Amino acid sequence: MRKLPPRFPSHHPSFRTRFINTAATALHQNLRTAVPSPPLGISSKAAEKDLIALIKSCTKKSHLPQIHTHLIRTSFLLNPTIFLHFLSRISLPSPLQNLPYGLKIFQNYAKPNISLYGTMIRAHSLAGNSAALLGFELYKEMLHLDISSDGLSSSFAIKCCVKMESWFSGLQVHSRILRDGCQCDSLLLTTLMDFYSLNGKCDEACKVFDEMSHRDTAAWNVLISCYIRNKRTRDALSVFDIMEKSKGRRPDDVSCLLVLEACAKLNALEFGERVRKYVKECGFDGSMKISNSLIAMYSRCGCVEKAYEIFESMGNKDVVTWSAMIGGLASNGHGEQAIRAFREMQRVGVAPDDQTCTAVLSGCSHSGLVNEGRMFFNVMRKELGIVPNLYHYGCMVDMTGRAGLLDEAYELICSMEVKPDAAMWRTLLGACRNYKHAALGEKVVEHLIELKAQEAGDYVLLLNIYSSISDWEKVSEVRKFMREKGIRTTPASSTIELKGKIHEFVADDVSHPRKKEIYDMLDEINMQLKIAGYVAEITAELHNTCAEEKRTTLSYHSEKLAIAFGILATAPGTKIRIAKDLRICLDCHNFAKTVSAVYNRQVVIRDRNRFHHFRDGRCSCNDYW
DNA sequence: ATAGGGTTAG
Repeated sequence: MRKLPPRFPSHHPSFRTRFINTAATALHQNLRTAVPSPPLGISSKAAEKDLIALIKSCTKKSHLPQIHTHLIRTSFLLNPTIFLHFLSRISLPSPLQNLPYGLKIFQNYAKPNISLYGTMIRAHSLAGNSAALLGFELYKEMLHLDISSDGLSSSFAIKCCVKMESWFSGLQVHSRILRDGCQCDSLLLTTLMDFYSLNGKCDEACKVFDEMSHRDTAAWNVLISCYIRNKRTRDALSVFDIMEKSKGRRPDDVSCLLVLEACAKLNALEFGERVRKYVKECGFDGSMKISNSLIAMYSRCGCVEKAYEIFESMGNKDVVTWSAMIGGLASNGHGEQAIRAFREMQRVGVAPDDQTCTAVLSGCSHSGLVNEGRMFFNVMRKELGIVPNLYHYGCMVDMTGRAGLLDEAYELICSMEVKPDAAMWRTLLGACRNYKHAALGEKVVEHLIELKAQEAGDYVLLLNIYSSISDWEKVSEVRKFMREKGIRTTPASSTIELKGKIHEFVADDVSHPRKKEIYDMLDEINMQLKIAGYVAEITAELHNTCAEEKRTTLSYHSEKLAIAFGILATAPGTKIRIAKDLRICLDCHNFAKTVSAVYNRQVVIRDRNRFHHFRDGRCSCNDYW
């Protein structure tokens, strides 16, 4: 008996495939013919599936109206699932996105449900600031229609509030969440934590975290990122500690990324190495993001060699990898090597971006390569087509300012097409101090006042200028002004890591448990340094007081306390690594130089983002700043 | 099996 060819029932997959193929071909050929109807006899569930596949396979904007017509003709547009898919396709970010179109058909839809609202709110939260405003309106409209919010729609609404930068709207959403009873949704609460964190409300974010009944890894990660963002970096490390020790929630790759950033900020090399070990144990070490942040961590802890090891071991290197490496070389004082690395990057065909350029320019400024920097600045604009931003200009101002070309720096700021910010003026003010240029310094402070951005530190720099040229009248004038306005200086702080623990000092600090020993050690060091011929650099201090008094005030700068503690706790021949949030002063620079010789320690001080490597009485950079 | 989803490198 002859075998009959098999007959496919109409719901058989091959029918569906054929339908989708015909439809897709019709679309691809951009024919005026309408999309064919699904074959008769296909169950509606199967037809639904086909249509979803069709919508998903569509890649051309011009095909959307055809699908739309088809959906109307076959009445499938009334099917909520189909409608949602179609709406998502045209509203959410993709090459097909057409948000106004999406909004229009959404508004024409008879009975939008919570999912449809959620999708629209999400689409608006992703589309930009003015769209976010509309998204929040949709959320309110939804509540007005007595559709009570669910976890997802509320979290999208919070995203809108973040984009809108509307703190008050976010609070409204939070109170609504409490009313509608979504307090158990950990995703929603994580979004809420991030909202508080982004608004600088660390305590509120922690409160949400504490009250969560179920905390998953993402929630813990947001807590870490919250601590980092809100200057509680050391607490971020503690969170990692807790996570690592707990049996349930182990840190994932994102936790590691965040904590490595914290280590970089804190100069916490030992902790960073611990994270590296953990990363390896978990098998995250193949991740490009992880390797990139390890490069940054090592660089920011002053260990370019180790950063380079990681860099070398990587099979694939992207822009971020190269920029991190170039930036690391730059901040550690290897300007020429940074430029060489940049050329190598171009040679192997990785396209540089704006942050790569920032790294190269900062290398030029840190290593005093003024001509190279100027040349590169032009190349960047003309050949790479990168429009200079505030950071690029900042490097140029810093570079010319360090070289003493103060007027050129001032001219540059005035000629920028972007509005200078306070940091830019502050860079120039620092240069004015270094070159004792009082007239320009005054001008710069006026610009800062105009921006309403003047800080205590700015007046201190101005004071430094006046005292360096012995204009004591002006010094007391500024001091009086500061006293009357109640402008108080925030003390600088220095951190030092010992056995994986971070110790923090501020000037005249008495809070450390070993303060007696530290101050004794400082006295001893001062004695030793006197014998070695060290004389305190007194012009750096501002008071017009007798020389003896000046010397005592200078003695307890935070970095000196940290150095004293470092010598106390380490053996000769070791490396002491200190990070400081403000610029190191000339006196402390000399102090570190002499200490490195007398006490046989390598001292590495990072002030803001630049390194000073002290060894055998010398510093890697010729001038102190 | 049930749409839309939180944290993330220079």
